[in-house]
Amino acid sequence: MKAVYDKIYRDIKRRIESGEFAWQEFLPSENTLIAEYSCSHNTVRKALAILAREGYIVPVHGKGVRVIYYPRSQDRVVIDSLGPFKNACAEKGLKLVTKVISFERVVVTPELSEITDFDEGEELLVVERVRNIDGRNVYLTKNYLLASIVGDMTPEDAEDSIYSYLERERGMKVAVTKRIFMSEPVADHAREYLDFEGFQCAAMMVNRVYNTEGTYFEYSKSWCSPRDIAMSDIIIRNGNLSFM
Amino acid sequence: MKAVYDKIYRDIKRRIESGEFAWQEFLPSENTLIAEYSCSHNTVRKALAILAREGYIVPVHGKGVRVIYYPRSQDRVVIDSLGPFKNACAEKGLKLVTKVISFERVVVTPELSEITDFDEGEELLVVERVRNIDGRNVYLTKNYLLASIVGDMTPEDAEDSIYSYLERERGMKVAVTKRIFMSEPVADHAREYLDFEGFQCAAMMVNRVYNTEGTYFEYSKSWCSPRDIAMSDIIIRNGNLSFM
DNA sequence: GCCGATTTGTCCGTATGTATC
DNA sequence: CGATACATACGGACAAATCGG
Repeated sequence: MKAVYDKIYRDIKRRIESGEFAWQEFLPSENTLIAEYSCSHNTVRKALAILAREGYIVPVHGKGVRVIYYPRSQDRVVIDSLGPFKNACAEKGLKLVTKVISFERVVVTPELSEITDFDEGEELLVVERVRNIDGRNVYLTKNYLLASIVGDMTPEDAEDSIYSYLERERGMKVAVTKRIFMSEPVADHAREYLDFEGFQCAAMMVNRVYNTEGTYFEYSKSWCSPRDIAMSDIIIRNGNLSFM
Repeated sequence: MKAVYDKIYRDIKRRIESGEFAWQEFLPSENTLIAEYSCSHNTVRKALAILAREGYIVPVHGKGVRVIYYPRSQDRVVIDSLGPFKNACAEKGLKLVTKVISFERVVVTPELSEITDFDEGEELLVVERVRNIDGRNVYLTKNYLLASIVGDMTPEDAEDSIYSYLERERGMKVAVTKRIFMSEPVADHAREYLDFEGFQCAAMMVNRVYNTEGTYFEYSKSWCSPRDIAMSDIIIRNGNLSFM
């Protein structure tokens, strides 16, 4: 993006991550930032709003803006709010291999509609994949995608990355993902494909995904083997949205 | 709050939840809302920004603002981004009993500092509690709180609610919580207090909490028995922050 | 394919309110 | 009490995407 606020946002983010503005310290005041970046009050605040939303800063009325970014390295692959699974693995230097185990078109039945929220009669593409990290099968996903959105995607496309196919070939981007995460006894079907080492339970995640048109286009269900994968997020209390 | 944008935000939220603006439909245009609420462009947009952040709407450039709120009832207690655990149970009509099983002050050792990020030598209050829902122990939590923040909190205060004590007696509010959620083999310590019914794994959650001063004041670790508890969140892609 | 109307997106300048020190 | 710093709100201008004629 070439927006002014976006440049400022990324620059301040860089300065925080570099340690120039350290954990629990205060940022320069808004007026200082306005002078530094030669822009208006509102534009600085818009940049700060994004940083606040990402858990980098907390504004303190009458005092200043405090840094709460803390550099941390995880021992698991963390599925966070930012990049795709592929990147999370790459960052940790792990070798990721994705294998498609089923790939078929179905029409939504009343039962399937109940689960996925898609309308009865709509055509879906259902893709099941196993993720192998450094030789172990740790992540099983089943995606239900609107056929009208995915077009003529092939299993090879899915093996690489569904989202990058959709963005590259269909000009579609993800806007919002609603996730639910829980621990659950593992179904036999999942056990068949994953390396569970005797565990009974896995983390299960349900995603409902909307694109930038606001169209609900994907329901997915994933199982993660214990110990390997985590999910992170950041909660901002309602009272703390003042920047926006 | 008595802010104009906050009233508008709550009113539109109510109208969405009531079904007046339904899932996948478009809101009235910004200009219409400006007329309806007799306020400025920016004030309407600020209200919409909050709704976007909460996963209620997606703005579509040149077209309108689409509703993605979907009413849903869960079969588990869902720990979401909004209220405390207590409320989540109350909403489902479940009887919640909290029992304090340990309550002691400790000084941060190098090892504890490594885990919690608190400075060595700082004094903490460590509280362990078990949550019983409808007769079953399903949720075990261990909170590490800055002693300087909690003051002279008693086990009775903790049995009710730590956060409402902190707000009521110490005038402190939570601003940001950073969570990590994973599935893990259950430690014997946790098994001792929870009703696991033979399961080996539980969902484990780590929270790091900052107050409205931006002060890091709490590290906590929780174990949830499978089947009973889930965690939800909403991811907004960076490209979709235009409202802010 | 172009034009104009509609709708969202970006940015500015200013004024005022409120909390902190 | 005054200076500083964040918070709210307004009004205006222009850019960019969409849609219908």
